[in-house]
Amino acid sequence: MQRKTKQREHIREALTALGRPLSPTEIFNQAKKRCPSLSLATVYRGINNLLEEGKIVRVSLPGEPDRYETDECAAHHHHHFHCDECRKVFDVAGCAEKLHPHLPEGFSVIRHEIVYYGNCKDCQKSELTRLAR
Amino acid sequence: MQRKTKQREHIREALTALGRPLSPTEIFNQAKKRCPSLSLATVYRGINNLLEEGKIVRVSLPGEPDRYETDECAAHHHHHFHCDECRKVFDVAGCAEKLHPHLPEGFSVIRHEIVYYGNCKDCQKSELTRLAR
DNA sequence: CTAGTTGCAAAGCATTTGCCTGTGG
DNA sequence: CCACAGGCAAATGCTTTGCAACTAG
Repeated sequence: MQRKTKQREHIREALTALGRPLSPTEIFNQAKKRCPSLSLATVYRGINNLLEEGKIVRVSLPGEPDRYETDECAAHHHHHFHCDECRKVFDVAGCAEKLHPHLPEGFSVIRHEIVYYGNCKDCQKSELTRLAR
Repeated sequence: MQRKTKQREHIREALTALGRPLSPTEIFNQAKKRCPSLSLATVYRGINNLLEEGKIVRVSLPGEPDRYETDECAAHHHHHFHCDECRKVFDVAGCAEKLHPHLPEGFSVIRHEIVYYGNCKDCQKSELTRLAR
C-alpha cells in the first residue's frame, strides 16, 4: 500500500491549485515552489501511483505531452480546449455534441474524444490588442 | 528545391499502399521491403520534406506517436478511428457531428478534432469469435 | 524495524543532427 | 559539377529505472 508523503501531497496540490490539466513539467514547477528538494523523477513516479489509485486521470491530446487532472475533474463527461497561443489546456464542460460518424461497415465505436482549438480568454485579449496596434 | 529519389518515392508509396495513417516506424518497415538500404533517419527527413511540400499531412492522436497520410486523404474534412485492439488508425469520412461546446466566457474555437475509439472490422470479428468460445 | 519513497545519475526510446560520402540534374 | 540527399552514429529530450540513503507507520 502507498504511504502519504509530502511530495505526493504536493503533486495533487499542484493539480488542484491550477485547476486545469497539467504536464509532468508543469506539475514539477508548481510543486517545486513548495518543496524545492523535489525531483522530476519523483513527480513521474507520483503521477503513476496516483493514476493507479485512480486519484488522477491522464489527459492526452494530439501532438501534446500527456497531461493529468484530478479525479474530481474527470467525474463528469467532458472534453478539452487547447489554446493555440499559450498552449494551456482547459476543460470544456459536458458534451452537447451530436455524433454520427460515417463508419465503414463492421466498425464499432465505444467512446470518443473531442478537442477544440482556438484562443483562451487571456490570449483572445492579447490577440485583440495586438491587432489594434 | 527537392530532388526525386527512390527513398522518397518509397515513403509515399508506403503511405498509398496501406491507405491509412502510418507512423514513421510503420512507414520504415513497409518501405524497407522495397529498399533494404533505407535508414530510419531518412524516413524522418523524408517525412519532414513531404510535410513542407504539403504532399503528406500529420495525423496526431491522443497518446499516440504521430502518424502521416497522403494529401489526397486529407483533402476532405474527416476524423479518425483508433482500434483499441490492433491500434491501427483509420479515416472516418466527413463530419456529420453537430458541435455546441459549453465554452467558458471569452474563449473562441477555431477548429476541432474528433477521435473515435472501438474495434475495427477485423478485430470486431476476432472479438466475436473469442466471446463465442 | 522495514518496506515503500526519494534523489541522483544512468538507461531507454523516439526523433533530430552532424558529418562525410554518394548522386540527381 | 556540386548542392542536395542518404547512411551512420552521436546528440537530444522526455520518461523510466537502479541504487543507496531515508522515512512513514
